[in-house]
Amino acid sequence: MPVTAKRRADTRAALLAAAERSFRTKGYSATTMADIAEAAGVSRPTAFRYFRTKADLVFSVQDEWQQTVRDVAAERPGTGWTLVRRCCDAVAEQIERDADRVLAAYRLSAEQPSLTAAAAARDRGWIQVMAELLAGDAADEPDALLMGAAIMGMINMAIILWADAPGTTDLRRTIHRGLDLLPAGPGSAKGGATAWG
Amino acid sequence: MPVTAKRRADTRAALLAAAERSFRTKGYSATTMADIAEAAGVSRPTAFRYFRTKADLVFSVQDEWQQTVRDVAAERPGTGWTLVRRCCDAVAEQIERDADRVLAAYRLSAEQPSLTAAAAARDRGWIQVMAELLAGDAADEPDALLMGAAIMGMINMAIILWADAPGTTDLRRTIHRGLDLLPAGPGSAKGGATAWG
DNA sequence: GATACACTGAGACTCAGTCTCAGTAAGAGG
DNA sequence: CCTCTTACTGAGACTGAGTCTCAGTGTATC
Repeated sequence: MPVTAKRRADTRAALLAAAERSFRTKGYSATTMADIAEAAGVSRPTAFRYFRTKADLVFSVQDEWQQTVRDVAAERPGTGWTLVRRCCDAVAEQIERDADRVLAAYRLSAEQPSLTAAAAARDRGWIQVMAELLAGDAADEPDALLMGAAIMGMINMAIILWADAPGTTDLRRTIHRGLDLLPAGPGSAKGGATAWG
Repeated sequence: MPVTAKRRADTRAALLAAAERSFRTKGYSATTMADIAEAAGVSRPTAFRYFRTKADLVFSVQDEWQQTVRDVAAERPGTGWTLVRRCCDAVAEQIERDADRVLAAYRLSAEQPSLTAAAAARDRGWIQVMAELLAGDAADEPDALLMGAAIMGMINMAIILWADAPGTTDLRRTIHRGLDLLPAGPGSAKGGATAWG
């Protein structure tokens, strides 16, 4: 690993650590980017070079989820509900393993409207991912997008429910329940058959 | 109508009109609240008293939708998918009637990430509304919230698709199609029967 | 060892959003 | 018709997010 790349990685990690610490102790809105930058030993503009917005410091966890989905999807190519389920499982597992960070992020976003907004802004990308898992090359068809959006809405709510009742709610089971409420299999779509079985 | 109330309504309308005009001609980010306030003949702080954020000026259309849903829901009490469909119809009709304003709002939010976020921040409220339409008093049950969130995700996507292809896409039909993809009726839920039929 | 390049700090700037304070006009009551 | 309360407003200052420019410094390349 080249020196520059390593230093970049270190700086990024330092910013994340400083942010997490300060958000936890002082709260999100009371923490300024200047605070975080100083604690991480960089200048304020540099902090913005690493994280475009303050909210990105909270939701950087999600970056790893996208990678997980890509890995699972690449592992055994194919499309449809089965693939969606497998990816949901993988991400849910990852979330529960990393529960502390994720919980902190979602607690923050519950009390901070601007963070709710920022979290949702990432969904457009996730919807596309879901539509591709479902329909493959046909991901841009209205049906796939409609269903992808529905799935993402459901998953977000599952995470919220899980974050609201930590310890008592099983995230993976909640997501499965949600997928069951949706027509997560062949033969249950009434308005017209789809090829996602 | 008392004088005060009328003046408030006038000021609100003036702010909306000024904002719409300026967003259209100068663009969203190039328009400052000071511009809007000046054009509407009020001070900047007063503009913020009427609209808590700049984004609220864009999405104020949705306020009327909530009222429509409340009206339809009150008209004939009851719950379940039928009610959801009726409310969706009413709102879709209202949206298509008011197409210009809605299209402008969604075009803006497509090109402005911060607006995407703001739009999504309103969804939390809409999910609650949907869950109540579906399940009535049981709206806080996980099942209702999961499905409410799925419906809202789907509807948002339907609006996006409609806004992307104006004239060629029928919003009401797209939403119906989305509801059909979801188990919009009794007997199609696989993971367990619900009382929303 | 010289050169091109990427990253950085410093500092100024714009604008959203909040707050305080004082002025003013509407509405209630005599 | 006059007073008093109440609600709305303008003025102006303030904080902090996010952007930009510029110059300096350290790495990678030849």
